[in-house]
Amino acid sequence: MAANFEQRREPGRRATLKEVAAEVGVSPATVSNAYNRPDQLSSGLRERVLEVARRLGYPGPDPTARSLRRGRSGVIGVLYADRLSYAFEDPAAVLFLRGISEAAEEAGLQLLLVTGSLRDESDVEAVGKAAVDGFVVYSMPEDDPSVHAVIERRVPTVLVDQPEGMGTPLVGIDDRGAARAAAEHLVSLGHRRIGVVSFELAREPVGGLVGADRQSAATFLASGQRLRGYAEALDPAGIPWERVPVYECAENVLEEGKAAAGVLLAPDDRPTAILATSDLLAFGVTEAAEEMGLAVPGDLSVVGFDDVPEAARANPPLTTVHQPHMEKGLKAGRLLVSGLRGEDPPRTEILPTRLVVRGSTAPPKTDA
Amino acid sequence: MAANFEQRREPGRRATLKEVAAEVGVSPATVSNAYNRPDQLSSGLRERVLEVARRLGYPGPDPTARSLRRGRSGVIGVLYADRLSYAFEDPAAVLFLRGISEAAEEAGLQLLLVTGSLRDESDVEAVGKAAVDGFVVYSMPEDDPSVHAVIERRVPTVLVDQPEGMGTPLVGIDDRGAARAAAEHLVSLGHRRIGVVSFELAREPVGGLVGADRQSAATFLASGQRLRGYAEALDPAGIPWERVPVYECAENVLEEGKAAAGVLLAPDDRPTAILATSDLLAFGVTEAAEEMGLAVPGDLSVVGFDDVPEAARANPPLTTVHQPHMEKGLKAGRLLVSGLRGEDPPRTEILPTRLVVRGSTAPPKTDA
DNA sequence: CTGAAAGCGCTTACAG
DNA sequence: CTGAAAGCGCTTACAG
Repeated sequence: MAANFEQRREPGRRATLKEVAAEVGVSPATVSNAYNRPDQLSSGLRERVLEVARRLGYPGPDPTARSLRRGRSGVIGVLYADRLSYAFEDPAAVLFLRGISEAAEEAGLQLLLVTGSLRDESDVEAVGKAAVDGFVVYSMPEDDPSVHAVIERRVPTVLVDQPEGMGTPLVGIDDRGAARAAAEHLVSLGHRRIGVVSFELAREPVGGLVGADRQSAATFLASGQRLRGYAEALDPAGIPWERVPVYECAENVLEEGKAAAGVLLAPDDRPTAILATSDLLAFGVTEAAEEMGLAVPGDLSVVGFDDVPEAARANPPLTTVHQPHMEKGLKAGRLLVSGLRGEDPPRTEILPTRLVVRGSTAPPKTDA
Repeated sequence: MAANFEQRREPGRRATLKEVAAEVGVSPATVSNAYNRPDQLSSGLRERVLEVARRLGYPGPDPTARSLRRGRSGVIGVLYADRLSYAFEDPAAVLFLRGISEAAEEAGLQLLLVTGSLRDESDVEAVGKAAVDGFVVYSMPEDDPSVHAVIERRVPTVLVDQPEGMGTPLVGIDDRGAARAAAEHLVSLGHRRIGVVSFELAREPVGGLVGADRQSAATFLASGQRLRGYAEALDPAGIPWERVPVYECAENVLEEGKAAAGVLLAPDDRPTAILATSDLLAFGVTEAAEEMGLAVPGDLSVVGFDDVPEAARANPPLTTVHQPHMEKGLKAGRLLVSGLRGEDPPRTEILPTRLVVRGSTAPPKTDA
């Protein structure tokens, strides 16, 4: 390919604004004006400049140089943990990014995807390398060095699903309350033996059953808070949280949910219900259950979290906590835009959630 | 927000590399080396530099300045028509971008989303403003000024689902052949009255029934080729293409498919089958049919194109043309990366498709 | 309506 | 192991 691109270039390299200016016989300022301030020069001269630019193969002012000079890039960065492709894998993330991209478009900004350092220390660099005017930080562990790096950059930033306290606008939901409602639903159906499947609790996730220590050390706000919410519903119902098995998945993907179910559903006194901190994990649990010959909800009730579009279409339709992913993205994006404009947006926006009861939950078969 | 960010800044602005250098008492080159070439200075000095940087709130070398100086940004741009959020709306696009993002990650590059000028002339600027090292151009109309702008930039570029001939690597499928297979399937089932629902044929889509002129003027490669493929199957079967109603949707969304079905299914001699150029449109057709009291496939057979994940889960499961969206993205991304490295990647990669027959097609009820 | 000058913040040979 | 110098490509007051 190099060969081809070289071929199409003027010997060696592209024309610059200065060269166009020289060819036309005007100053660089005038060429710059031809592109950026058409009213600053006669339309005849402007035509001449543009014509020469065309002839020389000058594609217009270099965006990087322009950004450096102007002090802004017209790009907003979205930082999230995990692989870059996660933005296109988790349906909840897809919706969230759809919202952000709408806000970006409204403001005429471009969108840069940046990944954090969940798995690889070296990824911290990504934040430093991102030429953006501001960041939306999406559901990162609070101790992630990338988050710190963003704050260090001192650019407008909006945190999403993160703890408060960095003096930065925040968009989120009441994870704890929503989780409590999910657990209360199971309790009210009569379930007493309940298992929990969670996505990552912190960087370097464990992948297996985890005890109280690990749980209370959770740095992923969403998982930590959701576990607390579950506990707040189960403890008062006489289901001691210490005896509730909690499986931490290494990643928020269906396969991990299956693996978790494999462990949780193995013992003789298997749970009659499982609380999953995401729909993706819940789908995995359901799949595993069916492969084990357990009917959902007949033998096992499953509750998810997120209400991704697939939840309603699943078989059985998934009982889950609805949260407005797209609106979250839209709000976060607009807050960032407003920050970029130098306005002072609201500190914190907590969006509403609601439990959506569908076909994946029912009273337990035997009240053993 | 401004207020807050200002507060956290050193009075007025961030520290620069030069200021760190001055404070430490070394040259800017040494500070630069502390970040970029740790082996070029004693670890003691490096520590000192980093410590001062921390104290001064210097977040490391400015990415824009670094890009300008180095001549590369570490970012690849993905250009597509439509709104920015389209990347997170069409499941086929989501899969495609997942593939690209994997390739980007492999190479340690970041991903910038850039939209073309399908609906708004002013969007051409987006390409000029994008500080990227190369572009993947995804399914744009061949006459789109943005595509031209990309070529003008003279940076490594990979075209996807576009016509050949710009001297640039290309990734695509055999749209015509795949569409032919879809139409042949309906013919072999015995259908004689067939309608077609297509997404945009060109910029400024029509939104309504379109004749031969508009069809042959299609600048969206995929739609033009797919219509040709349909024609190639129907004509020889004694179903004259001129009499096949073709509805052009204004956008590739479910709602437009419904609107199209509303028109196509209205007449007395309504079609017994509909060919849609995307699954999204096919879903709309199915939905409209059901609302009209027509059973799929009993009263109406529907064939899609894309085989998005939802196609298999739909009710009834959708007969459609499978194409490897994610692989397309991965291939395109890797070709671009290889171009960025100065290698000479293969010119053209045509990926395989196959017709997947599911429950949305059946023989027509009456062979009227 | 046009130009000369300064400078955005950095990196890279090169010389020592 | 460290520094002086040049320059990446542009835009913006400012002066005329």
